[in-house]
Amino acid sequence: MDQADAQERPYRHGDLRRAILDAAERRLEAGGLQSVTIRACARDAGVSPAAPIHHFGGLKGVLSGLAARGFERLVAHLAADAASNPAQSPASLLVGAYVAFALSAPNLFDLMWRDDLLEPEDTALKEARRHALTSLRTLSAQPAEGRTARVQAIRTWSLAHGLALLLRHGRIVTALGSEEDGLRTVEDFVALARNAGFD
Amino acid sequence: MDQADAQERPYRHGDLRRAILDAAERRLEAGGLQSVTIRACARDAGVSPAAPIHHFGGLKGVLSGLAARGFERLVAHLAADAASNPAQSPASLLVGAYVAFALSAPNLFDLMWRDDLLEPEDTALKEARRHALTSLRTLSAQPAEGRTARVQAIRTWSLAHGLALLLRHGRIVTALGSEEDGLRTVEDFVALARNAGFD
DNA sequence: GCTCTATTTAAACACTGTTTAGAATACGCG
DNA sequence: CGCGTATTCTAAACAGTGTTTAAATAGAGC
Repeated sequence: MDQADAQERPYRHGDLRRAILDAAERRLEAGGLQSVTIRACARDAGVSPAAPIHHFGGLKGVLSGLAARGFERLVAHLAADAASNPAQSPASLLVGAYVAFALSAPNLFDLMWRDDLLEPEDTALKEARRHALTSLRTLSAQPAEGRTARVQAIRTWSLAHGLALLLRHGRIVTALGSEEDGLRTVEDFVALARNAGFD
Repeated sequence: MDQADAQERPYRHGDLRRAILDAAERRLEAGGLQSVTIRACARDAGVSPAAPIHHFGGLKGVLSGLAARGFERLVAHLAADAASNPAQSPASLLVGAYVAFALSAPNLFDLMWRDDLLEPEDTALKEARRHALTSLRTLSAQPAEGRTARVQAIRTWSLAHGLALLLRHGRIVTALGSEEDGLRTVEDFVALARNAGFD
């Protein structure tokens, strides 16, 4: 918020890269995607706009760094949630964890799929994305009901992704939710997913 | 692309509202979402930037008009596709038609869910959205396998929405697609969906 | 201590959406 | 027909954005 990091650093910052990334993430959470701009992050860190550009190549570089963080956290969240939350099937486990992650960091989750804002050749982002994909695939790997493992993975991922986005933007609760069946909050839907309600 | 509409209209345009909306849609299809700006659409129509603002209230108003068109077309597409394309179940019918629509107008489909770019109180948009929602619900209405009709509708919509977005952004074909099983192009996935491959 | 390289700044450019004041036109009404 | 009014549109400006350029500064290595 205030530029608390801009104290009396004489000229060099020390670790401007991390400082910019942190400022960007703070802004993303607090003010949404449109509030993370090169100039605002530079102000937060107490440097001129051209300084972050030198480190990241441009706004897309900063956002790609954020998105890479997001994919890394998604992997960690999937593993942790799988270990601690019971679920009735591998598919419902993945759907529940995926949706819970999306709703725990909605702006970051949005950014992760905004290809128009990301650098296609960013190596850290590509690596994190690849890692997340293999994690998703192994979590929904086994074939079921006459479907190949690949089709099953696509089906589960699509279901999780669609449910996450629709819930995150309030489509389902305001359009299809109701007091009946105890489907009032997004948490109710996450619980339903864990309960194999969508398998 | 050139401002063919900017000929010798003396002062009043006649139907600037439609002209701006058409220019915006042409730009959306050709150059993507970021190429439809107030100033560019005004240039295309041969007027000053403040003219479209007078009619639409701002960029969000223009984009909301576009998104409303999108929801209207989605409804029409669902009805037409349901009548002409065979499918094995109501759910697979909806998924196939939904995905086919998203891939036939990808930029418009993206815009329809970009809440940050749309005017929340735009009545035309709200009405078109409501209409599309009831259309979606009636197409996946019947309960199945011990799920209520509402849960079934959420499940089908989520599956369609997620599959559409993942295919539209090239995630599945580049990450999970393979030569085996004939899953090479997006059309293959649409056909698989129609074939109840994801139900 | 001197040089070299990585950082950073300041200023500018070309955009963007939007606001303001005012001009030009069409329309309704006498 | 003529006049006043309301609508439509223009021109100019403001604040903001990402990015580029040239120059200045500071630290690292010899």
